[in-house]
Amino acid sequence: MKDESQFENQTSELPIQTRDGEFVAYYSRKGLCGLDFPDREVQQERKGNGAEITSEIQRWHEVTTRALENALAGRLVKELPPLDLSCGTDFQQRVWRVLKSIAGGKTLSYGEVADEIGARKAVRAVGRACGANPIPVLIPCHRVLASNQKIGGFSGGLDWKRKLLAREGVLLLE
DNA sequence: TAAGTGCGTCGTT
DNA sequence: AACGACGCACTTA
Repeated sequence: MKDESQFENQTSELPIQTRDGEFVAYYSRKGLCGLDFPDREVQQERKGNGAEITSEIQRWHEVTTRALENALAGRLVKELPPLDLSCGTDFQQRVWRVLKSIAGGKTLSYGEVADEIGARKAVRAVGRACGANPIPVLIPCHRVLASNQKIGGFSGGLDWKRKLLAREGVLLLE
């Protein structure tokens, strides 16, 4: 599944104040590797372990902060920091790559995502992979709906999913 | 139509 | 071996 060296496993965490509360970003040596919603229990394994906050990470964090502000406002995200998705399996990373390609205001169904990665029938597995997305909002798993524009699920809570989609102008059925 | 049931399918635990 | 952030076919009312 994963095979990270101790070195790569080091992560630092930095807060991001937004109008929706304080998010927390996690960085590995390779890039942004996690993002938590406000008021969320910090997962043990992803929690920053006191790694040094390098100037490189500070630069990434500025990019992340801008990206998050834009995303939360439903605006176009122009730039993302490097992402470290090495915590995911091959399958999950393929799914997340598709999610990144969904433009703001657009949506795909779980089935369409499965199609994109050439695993048409792995629909439910795609749902699981979405739920395992370590960087919600910036990797827009909220833009994946069930068929017929129904909302589907969201690990961060359906309220967030509805809010994010509404700000992008996506109409839901329900 | 709308709402409910059953089941295939497959990555993950 | 069991469980989903699904999707479809197929009842019912």
